[in-house]
Amino acid sequence: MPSFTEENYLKAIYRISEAGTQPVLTNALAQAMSTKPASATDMVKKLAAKKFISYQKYYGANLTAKGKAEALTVIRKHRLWETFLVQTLGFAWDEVHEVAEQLEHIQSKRLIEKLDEFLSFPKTDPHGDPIPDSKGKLQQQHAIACDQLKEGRLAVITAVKDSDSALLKLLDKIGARPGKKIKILARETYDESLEVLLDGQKVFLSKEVSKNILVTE
Amino acid sequence: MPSFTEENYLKAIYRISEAGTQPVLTNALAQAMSTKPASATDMVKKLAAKKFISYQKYYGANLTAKGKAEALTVIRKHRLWETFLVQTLGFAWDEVHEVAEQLEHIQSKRLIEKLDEFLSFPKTDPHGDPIPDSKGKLQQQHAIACDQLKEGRLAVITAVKDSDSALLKLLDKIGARPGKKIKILARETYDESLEVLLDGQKVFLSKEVSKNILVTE
DNA sequence: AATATTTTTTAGACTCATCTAAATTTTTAA
DNA sequence: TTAAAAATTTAGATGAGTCTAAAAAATATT
Repeated sequence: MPSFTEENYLKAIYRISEAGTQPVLTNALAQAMSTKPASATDMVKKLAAKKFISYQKYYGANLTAKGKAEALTVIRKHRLWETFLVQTLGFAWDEVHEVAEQLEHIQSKRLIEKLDEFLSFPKTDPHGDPIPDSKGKLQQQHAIACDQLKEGRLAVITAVKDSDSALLKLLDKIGARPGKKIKILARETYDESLEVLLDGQKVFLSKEVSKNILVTE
Repeated sequence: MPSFTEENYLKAIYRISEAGTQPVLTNALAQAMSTKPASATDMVKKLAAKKFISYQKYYGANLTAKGKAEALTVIRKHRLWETFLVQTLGFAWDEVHEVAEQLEHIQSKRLIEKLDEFLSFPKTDPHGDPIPDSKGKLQQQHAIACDQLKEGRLAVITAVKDSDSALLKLLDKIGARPGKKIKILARETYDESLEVLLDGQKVFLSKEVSKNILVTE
């Protein structure tokens, strides 16, 4: 059983890997964990000793099957708890992240299966991110960032990339939630901002914001 | 903010104090925490430095108002989570303790207030123990152990003292849950076991069991 | 290719919670 | 009331996770 801290490192390694950066470098990991490179090196050695990752000095780290399964379990728990907080307890979607960061470390298979059942086996969390099933299978996202969308194409918002609270508040204000339809009306060449139609409303999105909205055509 | 471990010590000190043993002695505390006396001494010094307890060498420890409030917060969280696990997720009452031991340490005022609201502000947990309100006020229990009850008197089960899983399973089997009516039909002088009427059913209770059933007349 | 820069690792130290073993204080009993 | 027993504390060590500062390796630059 990995410790609280080990779980967080595994999650970070998983996320960096998924973003396409493989192997995971020490500095990137340290930054993701808001810690120093020396600490990341220490932890990476420990995770390698426990067979959660393969690791070569000066080269980087990669998750083993065991490590990936562990990371997916934590992500499953995190996303189920976020769903619970929003759907059942009425939290706003920008308030759930910190609490879920704590809840994801609770050790009880039974708890998480019961919670999953209570929530009627949700496929995605409130930000649209897919929830791994009890076997750790993750539904693949074939989504693109909104700023990649061609003008005039109708698409559906599937998820939000960054879970920064300020971004989520902004998206909430303009009504950009998973499931909503979106169409690009115009693209400003100067700052790459977008004018879009969202639920029948004209809205302006900065490049920063549109990069974080994932859509499927 | 006390650490995970400090919270557990405060809870243990609270429980021992409530049981009438004041001041709380190092050995008793060590035993309650399944640790060594030396460790208890270390922690007790730290808790005193943080003003959660008053402590005198070789004499013992007593909770300060601050420490008591902290202990009651943890107990509140523990009992609300137990209620959630049983009422909402369908856990059996002998399965909830370990999970609640973890959940009670989640730090989020908002979470616990929302949970309280979702559960419709329960007064007691599944074992009948009172849940402190958001200000830390605890409804006093004027209950007596079942083995103290006079023959022929009708009483109502209010709570179960020990939350040992085996005891809870047994009580569940015979239907001895908070709220149920109970009457002593006969007391066996040899082993102090009781023959009682529980929900219209004749049941035999050993002394060990009857000591752990709390009733009010 | 040699040097400068960046990245990564090592070495040594710190805190937290724990332990064992030894010392000290309190309590009990002869 | 003095010796024996029990309870408690201190001293010193350990492992987890972190840090700073310095050394080593990899990468970039001229």
